[in-house]
Amino acid sequence: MRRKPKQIRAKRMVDDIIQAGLQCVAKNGLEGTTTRHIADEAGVSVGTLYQYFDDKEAIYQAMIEKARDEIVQSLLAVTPQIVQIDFRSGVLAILHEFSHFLEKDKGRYLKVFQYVGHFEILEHIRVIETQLVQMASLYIMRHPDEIAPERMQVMIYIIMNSGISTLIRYLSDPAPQFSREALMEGLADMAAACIKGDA
Amino acid sequence: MRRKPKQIRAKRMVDDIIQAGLQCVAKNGLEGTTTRHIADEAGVSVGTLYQYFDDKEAIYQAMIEKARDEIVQSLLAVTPQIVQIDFRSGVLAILHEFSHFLEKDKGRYLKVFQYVGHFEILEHIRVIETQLVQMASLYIMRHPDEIAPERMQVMIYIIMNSGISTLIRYLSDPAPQFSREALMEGLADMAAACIKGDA
Amino acid sequence: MRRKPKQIRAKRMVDDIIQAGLQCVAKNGLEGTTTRHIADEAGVSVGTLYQYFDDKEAIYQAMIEKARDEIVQSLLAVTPQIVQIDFRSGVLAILHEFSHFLEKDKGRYLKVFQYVGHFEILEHIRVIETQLVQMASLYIMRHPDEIAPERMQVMIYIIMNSGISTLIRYLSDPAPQFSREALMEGLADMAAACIKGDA
Amino acid sequence: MRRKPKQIRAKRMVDDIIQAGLQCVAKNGLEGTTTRHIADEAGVSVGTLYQYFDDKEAIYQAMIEKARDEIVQSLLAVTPQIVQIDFRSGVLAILHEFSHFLEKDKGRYLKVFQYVGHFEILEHIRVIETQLVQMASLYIMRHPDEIAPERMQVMIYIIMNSGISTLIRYLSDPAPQFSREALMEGLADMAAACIKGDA
DNA sequence: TATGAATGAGGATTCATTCAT
DNA sequence: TATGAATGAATCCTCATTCAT
Repeated sequence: MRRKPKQIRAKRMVDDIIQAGLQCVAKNGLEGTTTRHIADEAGVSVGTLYQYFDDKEAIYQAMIEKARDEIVQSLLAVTPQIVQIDFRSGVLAILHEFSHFLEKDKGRYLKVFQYVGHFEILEHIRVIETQLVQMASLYIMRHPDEIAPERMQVMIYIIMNSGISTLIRYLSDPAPQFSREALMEGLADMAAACIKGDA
Repeated sequence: MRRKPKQIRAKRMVDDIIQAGLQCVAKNGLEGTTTRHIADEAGVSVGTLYQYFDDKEAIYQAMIEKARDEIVQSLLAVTPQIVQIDFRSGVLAILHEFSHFLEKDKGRYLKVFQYVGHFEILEHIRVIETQLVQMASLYIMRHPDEIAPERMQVMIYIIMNSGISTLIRYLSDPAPQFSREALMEGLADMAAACIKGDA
Repeated sequence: MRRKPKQIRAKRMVDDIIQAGLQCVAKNGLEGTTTRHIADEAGVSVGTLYQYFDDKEAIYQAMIEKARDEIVQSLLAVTPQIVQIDFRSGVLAILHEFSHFLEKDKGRYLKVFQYVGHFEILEHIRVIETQLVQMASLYIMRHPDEIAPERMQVMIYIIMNSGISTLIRYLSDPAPQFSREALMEGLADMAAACIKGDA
Repeated sequence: MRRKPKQIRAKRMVDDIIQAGLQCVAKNGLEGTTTRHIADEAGVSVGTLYQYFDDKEAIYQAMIEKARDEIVQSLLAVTPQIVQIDFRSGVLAILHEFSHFLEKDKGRYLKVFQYVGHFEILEHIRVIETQLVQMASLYIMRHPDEIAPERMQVMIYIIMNSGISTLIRYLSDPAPQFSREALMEGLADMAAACIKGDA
């Protein structure tokens, strides 16, 4: 209880820097983001950045780890409800959750997800994937008749990637042609149709 | 008739530079690509780059325009067959075509598609989208009973984005969990299920 | 009598810092030495450094003053013997003393002497010079016939600088071509020959 | 003969940068020398520095190699005379040559030699040493009676290091106590006495 | 008195772009 | 038209120094 204050301050500092980084990337893109920008945004000096992170890349790493963890958290939050309801409703719930995550803090996270190439997001997504597969498994155990096990892996992969990518693409679109609700319903339909899968 | 040779040479030059740019990005990523690299790869001097392009960004623009045009071309090539066959087979044909495009020249184009954030690929994708919608329209006109028109727009959007993203994600994966054929079949199933759409 | 303890502690602190500084320079060179390093090595915080020294340069100053004082001390220790024996033996004794000084504490002082350029060592050497001249004077007064007074100043200068530099150069050499003893004997011969000096 | 101009310009550029580097170190010391300074002094931009040198350290390397080569050149120039005359006169000639080298261009080279620690001058001095030993050998072969071969190596080592160091030390001294001529004569005496060496 | 987090000026280096040849 | 040397703004990062605790 003695030296907690420092640790708390440090943790807050780290978080402030991460938030500033997300903010900068959201505002100026990845190329437009400099250490100076991040420092200014975080309200600290450049030097301070380097007291908490080895280099700029480390800040970026922390940023996507933060994003990944938050997604996992918010997905965990909806798990209980999901296993109770039908698959389509479950997917819809997840999509809402994910959509909410991408748009919070003025779309701070959305932009990061567009830099799939730089951030090696794919590796991090695998964590989310695992999480989703577990959720799906829970559901499928309760409804064993709805999908053949051998197709499950591929279809989960498709549903997940499709859901994530399409949502990101839609939210990044400055002038979408239809409502978000329509898209989500469509995606849920897609998912449901996939596991019915009599094709 | 006099200055044709020059124009042809110029066109070849422009194309060489674009190819060199794609090559560099594929090899070193976007951040690892400098004008020097591109010039070397193209076998010309940096100065020459600026004789044909306003700046580096213009080369990048040309790169994705090139990519986009090639996709459209290859899609056009399969159109005739597609309208003859059933929807699922059509989608499968398109997926094969697209997959082939992404992997040709040692995955030269694949990497570019991973930098969705930098290149504003979305705008360019709209061109492909239009193309796909036209193809779909042709098909649907022949099978008017299979999908409600009002859902068509959304479902096409979903199928297209899902197909593209999932394929790119799969091809970028160094250690995928299942065969490419399985994925493509799955995506075709998904597409087919989507337009059956009794969900 | 009250504040003696503090003064003693302070003196010890100052000395610890100086030793840490010498250690760091010996280990990482001058450029590789930061205030942080010195503080760590001394087991204190950077702040403490500045409680005892105005700035980094002041620590360096103290370091060579310390070195200088230690040399002078060790030379004083051999003075009594020197004036008793012949010049060559005296020089040899001094060389041994100096060599011992340069190598103690794992060559801590040796490295410092290699940075003649940065530390303005020459000014500090003058103190040693004076000391040596006094020692020489004592000797010469006892053996007035061995050297012409007018040449003495120059020859002492030469002997001293030559002895110091050559010794440092030799000790810094990772793969010397002959034994240290041979060098010292040679230097002693050189000194002896110098003051015989019938050239 | 076609593309010589460029190579000549490049060679001149490299040399200009080296000279600028020497100038800067002479003026501001090693720590006071920045790439900006060197570029300004050379009348070019920082970028140009990096077109000819990998990094700052490479410029420093080139500087001492340049210095070393020039010394060797100037020593070669006096070799013929030296072997004709007596040893003491030979040493004196070398000292004059070396002294002239150190002072030319306003002592540009002198300062560099003071940073023995940073520049690993010792390795480079070995080249000069070899040169001197060869000169000495030539002399000794003509006067085989003057020194015992087994002592020669050590004495040459001593004479050379002593000569160089003492000269540098003297020239660096802002207020020397005696004339340069006196020092040189003294050093020559020292050398001569050394090889007589009946000690 | 001791701490070490915070500062920010300053340094090395890169690279898109220009322009004289 | 092609070249590639030269430019210098801009970037990342370091580290001596300060100061609130």
